[in-house]
Order: sequence, then C-alpha cells, then structure tokens
Amino acid sequence: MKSTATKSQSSRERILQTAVVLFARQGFDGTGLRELAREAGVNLAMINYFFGSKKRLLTEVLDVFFAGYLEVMTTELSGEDGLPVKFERFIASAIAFFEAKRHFLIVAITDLHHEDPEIIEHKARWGSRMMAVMDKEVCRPLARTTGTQISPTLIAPLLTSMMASRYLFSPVMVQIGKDGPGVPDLQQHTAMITSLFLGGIAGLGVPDGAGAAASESQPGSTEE
Amino acid sequence: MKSTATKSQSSRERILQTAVVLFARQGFDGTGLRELAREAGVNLAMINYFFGSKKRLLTEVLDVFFAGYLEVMTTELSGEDGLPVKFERFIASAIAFFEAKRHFLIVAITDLHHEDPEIIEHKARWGSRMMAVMDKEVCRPLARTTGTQISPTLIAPLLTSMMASRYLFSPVMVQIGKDGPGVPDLQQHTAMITSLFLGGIAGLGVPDGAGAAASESQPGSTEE
DNA sequence: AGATTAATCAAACGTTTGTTTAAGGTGAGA
DNA sequence: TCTCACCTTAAACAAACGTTTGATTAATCT
Repeated sequence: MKSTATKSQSSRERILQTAVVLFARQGFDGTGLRELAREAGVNLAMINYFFGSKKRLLTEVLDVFFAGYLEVMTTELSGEDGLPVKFERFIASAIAFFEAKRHFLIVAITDLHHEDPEIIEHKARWGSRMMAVMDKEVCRPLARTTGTQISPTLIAPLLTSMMASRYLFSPVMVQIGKDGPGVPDLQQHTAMITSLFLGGIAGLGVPDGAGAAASESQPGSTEE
Repeated sequence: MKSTATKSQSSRERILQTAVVLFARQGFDGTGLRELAREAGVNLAMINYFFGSKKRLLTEVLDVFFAGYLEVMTTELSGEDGLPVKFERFIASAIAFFEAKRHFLIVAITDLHHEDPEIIEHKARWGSRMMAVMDKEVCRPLARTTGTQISPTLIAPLLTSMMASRYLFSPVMVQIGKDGPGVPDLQQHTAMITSLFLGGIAGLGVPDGAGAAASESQPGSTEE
C-alpha cells in the first residue's frame, strides 16, 4: 500500500515524502528503514545512499518545516501595521501553512524531545532565528507602546502551540469524534484562535467576572 | 548513573518512575528495556514480570497523567462561579499539576501520535471523559449566556496546548537560552496564559487595531 | 568505442530489540 | 522444617534494527 508519494517522483523525493508521513504517524524511532523503503517503493540501500543516515533524513524533514515557518513569521509580522493586524495575518497564514505541511509539523513538535545533541542543536538554530523575529516585531513594539515586557521565548511557543493543537491532538480527537461532537473544521479553528488571541474569552462575549483581576497582574515583572 | 528513583522504593515503583523520565527524554520507542532496567537498578525480566509488556507500562504512565488531569478539570471547572473565575482557577491548578508531573505530560502529548489502536483507544477513553466535563461546565454555559457555540473538541486541546507549551518546547528553549533571553519562570507563564485567555492581547494594553474585526466573525458558525 | 558516473539491487554485516524460560532466593505461616 | 507465594536472576530466543558491501544496470561524457 503506497502512501501519497507517486511513482513519477524521483526516488529521493519519494523517500522524503513517505518518511514524513510515517514519522508523523509512528514516530521517528518507531519507523524502520525497511518499512519506509517498502512504502516508498525503493530499495533499502537507497535511503542511506541519498541521505547518508536515518538521522540526516530527519534533519531534512525538520528543515522543510522550520524554513517555511520562519518565512511565514518573517513575512507576516514585519511591516508598519499595528500588532492586532499583524497577528491576524500571521495566524491565518501560519495555520494555512500548518495545514499544508501537517505531517512536517507533527514530526517537528513531537520529536522535540529527542535528546540527541545534534538534533537539539539543529532545532535550536532555527529557533533562535524565530526568537529574533518575534523579539524585533512583537516584543519590542509591545514594550514600547504598552510597557508590557514579554519574552519571545514565552510568546512564541505559546502561539505556536495554540495553532498546532488541532494537529497534535487529531489522532485522539478523531477517535473521540466517532460518536461524539465532530472535529471542528479549519475555519472554526482559525477564527477561534484569532479571536481568543486578540480579545480572550472576553471577546467571545463573556463578561468580566470578579476574577478578571488576573489582567492586572502584569506578566513579565515577576520576582523569583 | 541512577535517575531520580531511590533504592528505598519497591522495584515496581522504581521502574515506573524511571520509565516516565526516559520516555519523556527519548520517546517510547527510543527507550530500550535494558537501558530502563539498568537505570532503575532492576533485572531486565522484572519489567515484564510486573507490567506484562512494554506497551502496558506505557498505558500505566498515561493513566497517571490523565487521571490527575481529569480530576483537576472536574474540580476547578465545576461550581456556580462565572467562567472567568473558573478559568483562572483551572489554569493555575492545571499548570501546577503539569509542573509536578511534567514528564508524564510530555509522554502523554508527544506519544499522542502513536497509531497503535490499543493506545489510541486508551487515550480516547480518557479524552471522552474530559470532553464531557468541558462541554457541561464550559461550552453549555457559554452558549446559554452569550450564544457563542464552541465545540469542546476545539477549546480543550487549545487550552491544554497553551499550558503545555512551556514543557513541550523546553528542550529546545533551554538550548536557545544558553546565550539569549532566559527561559521565563513559572509565574510568568501562568500569569501570561491566564491574562491572554481571559482578555487576549487587548488585556495586555494593546489597543484594538483596524483588524480587530476578527472578534466579530463569530466562531462556531462557519459555513463550508 | 570506451571510460566514467549515478542509480539500483540482493545479500549480508554485527547489534539490539521485546519477550520468555527455567532455576533460584526469600521470608512468613503451617 | 516444610510450603507456598512472591521476587529476582542469568541466559536464551527469534525478530528487527541501521548500515555496508559488491555487483549490475543505464545514462553521460570523451
């Protein structure tokens, strides 16, 4: 049973396309090279012939995702518009990118814990560049106009996690949805995150309760 | 080099405690039973003696996390208080629980993609119970008071992902933080999420831009 | 045409995998 | 002392792992 990769592609491309699907479904360590070769319709030795090692195949998968995500980030967050406009653009584009590269996203996030120094450092290099963009385009303007100090290492993972939640949980949610509420569609997901991120649940029409004092406890100025 | 498990615990407990740390660090498939036995200071055969199989060991780890998280959810979200108060309580308790059981959290989320039907169904059983609580205590009151229809399969993963982001990204963020902005502490993380979830970035002092029209595009009523 | 290169293949390399077996040890109750 | 249930052990099992080898094909260049 072949996966999405068609026979017309080159062997190298076929391996990469099949790999990301299997890695997303079974994990990196849970996917054997023989299974990958079989699904991709290539000989086992071709994988190491083209990629050198299994680990290097993983880094290529990661590069595809991080390069694309960084570009979305750079494109949508820079400019002269206000933060709400920037965020609305960014969230829409990022989720669209996640949808298109959903398997790459899952591999990138669920293999985040891989303690292999080579892999960790590889991801950290991409991460640093994203933090720089976030800091320049979001955190500094925010501090300048409102005085609120937020670290990019706080806001970036937070926003990314929100947008990725749909894909991280989908295997389980699909199973739940068998005889429960269906999985919400993409537009709902995008609208919900945009609305929530810009206005919180207050933006959904929830009146401020007595506990809304949380908005006064300024983040970014906590002593420890 | 022994891990956190001390020699005074029973072998069974020592295996479980060591397993969750290794699973979180290297993944389920990336952790061998011999390595686990060595780190826990027990004989290899003891693992299958106590747990029957490696897979059953994983389900026990998952049960610890899901049972605790479901309890937090049930406790903090029920009652007569308004939604903002409930959410503030829930976020504080949930993050405290995540911090205490951080390794269990990482295993539960990063192994979400395991396609093994037995594992998927196991997680779906817990998930269904959480969706029920979310629906009863959050989605229904929200629909009653504001008319906004949100599916629990949308809000639950979203909120969980926000709170878990700190732990999901920490391996990479620690590496980045080596010579960049440090990793924000726990209070900042909690305050940020509470503030953001209740009031969005508008609650941080950001004035509504021209693009804040997103708050008007009601989620939950999208046509496809 | 002959030489060179990239691509593909079957087969085997030595390890490591999860699991099982059979034999022993240990301490409490009879 | 014997027993019985529980715990622990070393050794072995087949299967799967990532990687390498040497030969063969097909296309490109001289």
